[in-house]
Amino acid sequence: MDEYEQVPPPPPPLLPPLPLQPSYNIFSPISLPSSSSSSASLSSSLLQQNNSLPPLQPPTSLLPDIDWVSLLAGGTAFPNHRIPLSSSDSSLATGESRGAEDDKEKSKLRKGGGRSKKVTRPYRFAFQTRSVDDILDDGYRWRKYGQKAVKNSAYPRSYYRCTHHTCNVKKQVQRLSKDTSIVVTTYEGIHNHPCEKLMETLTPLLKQMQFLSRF
DNA sequence: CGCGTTTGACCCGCGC
DNA sequence: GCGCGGGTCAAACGCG
Repeated sequence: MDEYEQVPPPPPPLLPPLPLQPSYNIFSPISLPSSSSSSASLSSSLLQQNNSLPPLQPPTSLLPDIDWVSLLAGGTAFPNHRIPLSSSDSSLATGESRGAEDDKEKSKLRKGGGRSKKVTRPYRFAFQTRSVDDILDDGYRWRKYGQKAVKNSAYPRSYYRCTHHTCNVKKQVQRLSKDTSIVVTTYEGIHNHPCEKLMETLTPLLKQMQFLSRF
């Protein structure tokens, strides 16, 4: 198989950071260009979009249009912000389009990174936050696997992967050089497991609600 | 000791 | 074909 087939739509985009910590503010999700041919163009387009943003307002809104029911059910939190990626996106494969077998195959074939085949990324989802911290607590556990200097930026881009064994979700975190208070986070792939931290947070509340609802 | 981070090397796609 | 930039690997290291 030389290429992955076009991923049929539905799997929802990634869950955005949940408001577990009030130390950051979330802006509107960024629509990623579906026709971008490389992640480099993605990055530059992100920056361009940031450049065209209106002056940052004192952030008042948090998560836009969150479907919490779907979110808790493992679905999307942003039903209106699905961003399918085209098959012309030639860089790494993530999410459901790449499995453990492919990882093994790739590790056999080569040492180090890079992409071996044309693949389709099911979804990529980016948004900006204003935060002093680069790492947002979105309820999932991430392991950093790389960091690269970004051209025309004083700040490096960090690469993270979900630590869940069967989950191939990745995210990139980069601080804007033009406005160092803004962090751009790009998620790739779809979590195939529940958000442990979210469940930890909500379980006591749900139990309490159930208890109170009996009266 | 397990888990996460750091960091240099490697690989790939793309533009020229 | 070559160089560049981006993405990934994996050994070494740090920390609790």
